[in-house]
Amino acid sequence: MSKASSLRRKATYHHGDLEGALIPVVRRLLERDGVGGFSVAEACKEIGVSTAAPYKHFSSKHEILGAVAQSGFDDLREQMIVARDANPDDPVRRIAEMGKTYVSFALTNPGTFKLMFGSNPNIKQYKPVKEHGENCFDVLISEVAGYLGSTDEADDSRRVSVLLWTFVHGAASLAMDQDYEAARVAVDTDQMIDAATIRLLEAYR
Amino acid sequence: MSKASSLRRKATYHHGDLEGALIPVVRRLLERDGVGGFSVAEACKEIGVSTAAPYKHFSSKHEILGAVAQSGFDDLREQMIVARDANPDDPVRRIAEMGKTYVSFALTNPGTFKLMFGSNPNIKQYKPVKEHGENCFDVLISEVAGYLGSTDEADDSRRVSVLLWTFVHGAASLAMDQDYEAARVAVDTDQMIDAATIRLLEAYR
DNA sequence: TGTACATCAGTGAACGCGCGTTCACTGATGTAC
DNA sequence: TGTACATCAGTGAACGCGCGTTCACTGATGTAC
Repeated sequence: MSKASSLRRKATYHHGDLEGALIPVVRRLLERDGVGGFSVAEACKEIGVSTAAPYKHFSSKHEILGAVAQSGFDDLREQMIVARDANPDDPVRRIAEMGKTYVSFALTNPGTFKLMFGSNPNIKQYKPVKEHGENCFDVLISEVAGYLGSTDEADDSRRVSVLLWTFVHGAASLAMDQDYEAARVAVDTDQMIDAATIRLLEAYR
Repeated sequence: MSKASSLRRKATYHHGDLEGALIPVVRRLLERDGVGGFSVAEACKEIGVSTAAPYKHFSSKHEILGAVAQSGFDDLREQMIVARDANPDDPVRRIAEMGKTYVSFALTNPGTFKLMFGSNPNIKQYKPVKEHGENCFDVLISEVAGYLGSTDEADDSRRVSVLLWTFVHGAASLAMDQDYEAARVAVDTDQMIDAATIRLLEAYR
């Protein structure tokens, strides 16, 4: 039986692909209730499965969230690559667009984003999660190294990448949590990222 | 009876200053367990008071956390002012030192910091909390306005302040949650803040 | 100075609730023969 | 092709737990007279 039809089929004893179904449902609940408000029981109710069922696939709630964070990093990386490739000519622009995409991902998936980058629960203790996070960062490094004319492994590439990441991560966090209200000005993060990218790229030149 | 002696006195029916004692205890628990892991009951046990006692002073857990966030903003503001005043001569340095203090506050009080700037629970719905947050930002604006030779209310001052805030907030968040590990370079946030401050201050000149 | 009383800040027991996880179980599936 | 059986992915009831909040209450305090 195909995966699609097994998902469509209801009223069967076996779910068919609970592991695969769980991740998007958890993502949705994370967006609705936040990491703190998420419960395994709620996810099970949504899927229509007993609360014990997930433990056939994951050893703990913690591990479920690890898998979800991993899927988040995959999505983020994919979106960054799409943004990068949409701007073939201007290298600064390519980097800036990746930053805007990062912020846009955070605003669209704040619950998942906080899980991915927060430390409660500490999901990075799982090696695969850590690796998927590093893969995201590597997309940025490559681009910066290309711009600087150095290699991915050069410390300069890494340091400039860290500067840029720091800025866009700050923008994502502050925008996500409505903290910019304290500034009492209109904040245009896209425009800020353009301005900051140009200036920070010079830092270790 | 003086406040100090009433705090020292044990085995009394009335605590004496539960409201005042609660905030630092909650701060400490927030650092130990994070916002999500904090419970009113735990704070009461620490203080040696029944779990119902705080409800004589606050209407809900939410409101307790509001008061705690407020005290966090007060501390942060004070520390920023100290950092600023320690560097009377160089205006760029003054601004950079405030940024370093911001990061240092976050690393020393990550639980409180996340409460202050996070949106779960949404503490900014309380006007006084919001105001104390704005007061923090105003310390930065004043300094930036001075540097730019404009007024506190000028949009340029606010926009440049927002750029700087964005950077240091990103540094605070990523350092706090060990996210910089993904970069696989040594990250020196103080040095980064020096570099970024110089360059971002130029942005709207 | 002494007493009556209102007010206040506590108590401790209880409430209803939802949680993560375990358990013995069972129905469905795929495979060996 | 049909049957026996091992394996797997579910069930549903239960566990112990800690939570925020309410309640009727009571001891301590300060004040009016």
